[in-house]
Amino acid sequence: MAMITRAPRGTQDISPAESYKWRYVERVAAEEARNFGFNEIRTPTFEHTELFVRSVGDTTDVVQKEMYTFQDKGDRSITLKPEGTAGAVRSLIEKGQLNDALPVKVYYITSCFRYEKPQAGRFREFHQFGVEMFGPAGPAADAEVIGLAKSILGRLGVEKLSLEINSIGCPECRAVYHKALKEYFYQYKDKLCETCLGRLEKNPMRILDCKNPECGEIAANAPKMVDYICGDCKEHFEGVKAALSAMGLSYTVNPTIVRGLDYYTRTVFEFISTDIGAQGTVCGGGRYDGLVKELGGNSLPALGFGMGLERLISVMEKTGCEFEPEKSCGIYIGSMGPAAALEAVKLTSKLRSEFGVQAECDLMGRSVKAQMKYADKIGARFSVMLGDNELAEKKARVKNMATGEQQELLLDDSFAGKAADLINFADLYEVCEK
RNA sequence: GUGGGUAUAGCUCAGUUGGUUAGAGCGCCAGAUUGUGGCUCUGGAGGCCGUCGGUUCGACUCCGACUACCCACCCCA
Repeated sequence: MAMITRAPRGTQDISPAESYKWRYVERVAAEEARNFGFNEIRTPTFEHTELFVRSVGDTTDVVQKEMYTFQDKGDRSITLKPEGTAGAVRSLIEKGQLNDALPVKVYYITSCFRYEKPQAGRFREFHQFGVEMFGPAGPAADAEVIGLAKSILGRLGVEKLSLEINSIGCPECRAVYHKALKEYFYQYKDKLCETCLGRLEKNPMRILDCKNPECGEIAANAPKMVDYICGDCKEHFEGVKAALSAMGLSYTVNPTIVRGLDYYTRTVFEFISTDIGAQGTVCGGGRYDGLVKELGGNSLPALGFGMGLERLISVMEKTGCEFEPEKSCGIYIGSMGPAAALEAVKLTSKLRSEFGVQAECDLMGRSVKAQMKYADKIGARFSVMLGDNELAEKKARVKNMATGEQQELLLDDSFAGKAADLINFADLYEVCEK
């Protein structure tokens, strides 16, 4: 197929038939975030490249090989956002909004871009729902943020995800731990696999998670973070666990949970699914107490998470979660002949603008039969057919498509209002039936 | 970046050991007498058989390269 009719590698179209699922998920997530006191923030799709280098980290895979970076016509280095946190933090610092009453709480829904090789659950453009909270240093906030994620998942009917948490300590104790890990693994560098040799310098904690059996054996006796974590970090982590338990959230401590973005400190967590392939992390986040200062703001503790919407929807589809359907067409106003067609246009317009009813009329010049088929296909709940007879007698029969019942209405100025009443009544009836 | 699999209609897929005008189901369009949907029946539109090259009298079918998609590693949401 020609290039121009093919979406770029790693991108996806959300078809008209599927988009309601996205609206539903986005609506629920946003509503729940607002229940927790978060407000929406919208930031640019692209930022100065330096922002991501500084926040995500210049040695991370995301920055080193996955960013969509280009020079703009003003010779600025620009990057399409690979994640949502940096832009939000930048904006809040820039506008001085972190001087407001704490905690500052924001959420966003945004596209993210990473130049990766696509596979199940991994795209070059993907969508994240995310939240960020600024101010609280204590563990109750960690539990609150995790609780929000859980709450959103719960409302969507996603129950099977496992919550895995870990503490990667503060920069001080993590440095000590990294050193110990490196020293340990260095003894076995002849036996480690090639990828782990690379990880040895860059991110030794990743070796703990290697799927190669030999590396796994070596990793089994490696130093543990819990033995190196400093007193404050340990106390914080215990506090998080206690708060989660108090909230009734079950979790498992997984020492191999390591966020790949440099800004994380202390608590990190993931909600993981086993239903959607190898890329099972539906939601990932944690604390990033040093980031605000790193980006030029005052020292301010913060935390948040990102939820991958493609993965979330995929889990929902695979596990049979329901997506709330949206109302279909209220009434289809069919017609035959030019005079009736004009009347249909007039009524359709009136129903929409004065009564807020979803109404459609014929635009294809179809036969009566074909118009009825179309009305059925689009799920119209009522239909009415206008012709010379109706115009002459000033009467028209409105048909309930589900029951086949017809009701005759005067075809005068009162028609639109009466038709709207019928539709609204039918809606009410449906709600009561449920 | 490294592997493995796949590529035929809008969708899901058939296509005999290479042999004439490439098929089915679903979907779409139009009909089944006068102005009414769902069921049924009939007809129709729609394919450079992913692209390029090779073998052959002849290629959707065999071979090669490329591309795309899928899956996994890596990494992450």
